[in-house]
Parts: sequence; structure tokens; C-alpha cells
Amino acid sequence: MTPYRLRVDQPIDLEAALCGGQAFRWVQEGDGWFIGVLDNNVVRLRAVKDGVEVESAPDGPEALALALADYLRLDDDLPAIHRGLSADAQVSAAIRKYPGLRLLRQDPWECLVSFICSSNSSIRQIGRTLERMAHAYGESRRLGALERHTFPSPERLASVGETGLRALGAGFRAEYIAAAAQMVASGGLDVAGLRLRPYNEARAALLGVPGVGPKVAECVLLFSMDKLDAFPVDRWVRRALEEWYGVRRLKPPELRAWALERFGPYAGYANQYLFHHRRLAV
DNA sequence: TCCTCTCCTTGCTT
DNA sequence: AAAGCAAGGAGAG
Repeated sequence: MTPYRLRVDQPIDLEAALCGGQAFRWVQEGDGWFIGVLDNNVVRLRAVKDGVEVESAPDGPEALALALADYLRLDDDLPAIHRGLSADAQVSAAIRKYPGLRLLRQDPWECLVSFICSSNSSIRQIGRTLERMAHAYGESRRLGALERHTFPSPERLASVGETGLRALGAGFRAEYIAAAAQMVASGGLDVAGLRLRPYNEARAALLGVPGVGPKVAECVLLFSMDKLDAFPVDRWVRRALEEWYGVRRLKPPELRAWALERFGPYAGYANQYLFHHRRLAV
């Protein structure tokens, strides 16, 4: 079959965006293809000259194009954002090196679980744990010979419980995930709805979830809730801030204030460039 | 109230 | 082979 071609007039680096520590379930085939699960579909993507080639099932790629454009945040004018951040030498260098690195607009529930899993773990390990959850408790979807699984619902993970999650290798995060699933399944937390709430309110709600501290909350806000001024500080960003800016021992609220002052309303984009650049700088 | 320290799963690396 | 490290958070003191 010939893939559908989604026209894109924005810079886009699929590897940096999909496999750079925002999302964890994309797998890279050879020759530029990426396979993942999006909107209940197995999706296969490849960047071409003026856009992205798309295959998907069970819905065809035409039907999925809108969801894909949403996921890739093609509504962000990246060149304009770059211009706004270009005054900073370090961010500017990172932009020159990874000009197509974009933020994603992920599903809030999967994003929440992903970053609960991220604590004291590694990108590869997070992906393995999430993939085991999906394989064990998600629904099968096929694209030709490819099989992937949807991410399990809050109801499903709530019924799996801590013991079942530990069996999947989630470790000490198992009880947090189980509790989070319980909160969402019972209606105590409307994760999807938080995208429409203001930053402060959404952040406070996330901090009420077990396993969610300041860093994880910022990640979920940035990668799934349209809060582009969120500023998660992990080990790599901390190193970048210390080595490149001389910023040390600031508490999370002070760090974000510093970032907003320095980078402005797209501080979250600056954050992702710094993270990516510092992490891949040997 | 705020700060600091330790512990927590797993698995790869040195 | 023991220790360090990985997109941190909770609880104790």
C-alpha cells in the first residue's frame, strides 16, 4: 500500500520528538520509520521532504491525520518560537543542532503514568515497563503484520492493582500507579479535563496524585496539558542549569520563576532543548 | 514550616 | 564484582 502523505510546513525531527524522553512507546524501525499507538490505532510514520508519510489501522491515515497533527503540535509555529528563544546562547545552540525537536501533545492519562514510572528510572526502562503494561492489559491493534496494544484505561489498571503492576516490573512505583488509576477511575481526578484548567489549578491537582512531585507534575503539564511554560527540572536539566548558567540550589518554584524570567512563555520549549542537548552531549 | 537524608525496584554500565 | 546511575517522590527526623 502507498502511505498517506500529511503535508507539514514545519520543521520536524521524528526521532528527537518521539524517542527523546517525552513519549516512551515509539519504536524505530530501520530506514526512518517509527511505529507507535495513537488514538486507538497502530501508526507508522516516516518523515519525507514536505511532510510525513502515515500508515495506520484500524482507521486509515486520512481519518487519523487530524489526531496526528494534534499530537505533533503542528499548530505550534516552531520557527517563531525559535526566534523568541534565540537570544539565549545555549538554547540557540541546541536549536541549531536539533531544529526539528518539537513538543508533543500526549494523552494525559498515559502521560501521567509514564512520568510516575520515570522516577529514578531511565528512558529505556520506562518504555519497557509501559510496553509490558500495554501488552498485558491493553487492547490489541494490528497494522498488517504489526501488532501493538493500546495503553490500558484507568479502570483496567485500577483492577490490576499494585501486585499486578509489580509483577510487570514497575517496582516501588506500582502502588503509585495503582492509586492514581483508582483516583481517575473513581472520578476523583479528571486528568483529561485538566488540560482546560489554568496552570496553577492543574498543577495542584497533579500534586495530589501519589508518586507525583514537582518534577513529574511539570512533565505532565508540559507534554500533555498545553502548559508550554512548565519547566521540569530533572538531573540533565539541573546539570545544564549548573554548568551553563551557574544556577544552583534553587527550589522548584524558584527554578520555574527563573526560567520564566529568562525564557518567557515558551520556557517549556527551552527546557526540552536544554534537556535533549545536555543529555546527548556525551 | 522547611530542610536534609534515606530508602525504594529494576537493570544496565563501569 | 561492587558501585554507580537512570526525565524523583515519600517519609522520617
